[in-house]
Amino acid sequence: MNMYCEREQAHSISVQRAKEGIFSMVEVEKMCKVFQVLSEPIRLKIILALLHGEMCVYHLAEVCDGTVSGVSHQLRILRDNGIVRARRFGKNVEYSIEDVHVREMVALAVAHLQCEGAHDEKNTAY
Amino acid sequence: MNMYCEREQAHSISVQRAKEGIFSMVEVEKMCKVFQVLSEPIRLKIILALLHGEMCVYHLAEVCDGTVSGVSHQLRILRDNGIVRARRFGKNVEYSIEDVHVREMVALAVAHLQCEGAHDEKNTAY
DNA sequence: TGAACATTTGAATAATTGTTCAAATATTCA
DNA sequence: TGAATATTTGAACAATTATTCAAATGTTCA
Repeated sequence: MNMYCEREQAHSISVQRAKEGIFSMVEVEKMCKVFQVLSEPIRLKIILALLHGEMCVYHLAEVCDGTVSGVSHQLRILRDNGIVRARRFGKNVEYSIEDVHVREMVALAVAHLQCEGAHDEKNTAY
Repeated sequence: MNMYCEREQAHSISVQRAKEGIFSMVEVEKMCKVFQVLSEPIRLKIILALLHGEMCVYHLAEVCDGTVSGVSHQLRILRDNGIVRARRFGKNVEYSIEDVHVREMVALAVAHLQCEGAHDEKNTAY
């Protein structure tokens, strides 16, 4: 019968659907990359700041409470991943949000922050 | 005048709003944590699989093409962050998605995957 | 209770990555 | 052109983290 767990039959439906809807490794990595970019405090701060309008590097460093160099390094990563756009304006470089989905993702994270209550106690209740 | 860049005045609006709407470090880190959890291929695969229904560890390892031990390690992280729920069922432990926002976030990532075109060329056009 | 199955855990290793500092590049203006 | 300003870059260091294997725990059933 090739059974593994007791609920093999119930699971087999989920398993089969999951196998059918499987993404390629390349696709999974692309999705992960977006999350990875948003998973660093400084980078998220940069995006949260840019939600209010475009800014140059110095101001981003000021608002995000970081060094100019550090912020610039992270801006490169954001640029390379198509999250922000860079635009020369005289001596300055103006940054703004390029990706539409990122706005929504960050909005979800903010919502998540608000309605999140007490999942601090370890969820070992099984 | 304390001017930094040429567009100081234009920026000052964004800067001020950004400063007003600033999140505490704790809040930023909480948001980042959610993204960080989703930023690892195996963990994202686990969630993508669980979107189709609950499953036990062995099946998750099978679907996600990983080792049972490795998947279990990642499931702990997902559990500790309130993303998935664990439930004993005989010898097995059934996992399912606990967090509502995660579903939407992953859905956004999938959407992002589809409509994403050619931002592969380095965005150094400034 | 003991054997078999299912899952978790800990420790060790290896790889990835953020931060810092100094130097390089780009732009404007006198 | 040269000085001043703004940003980027590279290299080195430190810290975080996924993976692996072996051992431990929890559960059922004979």
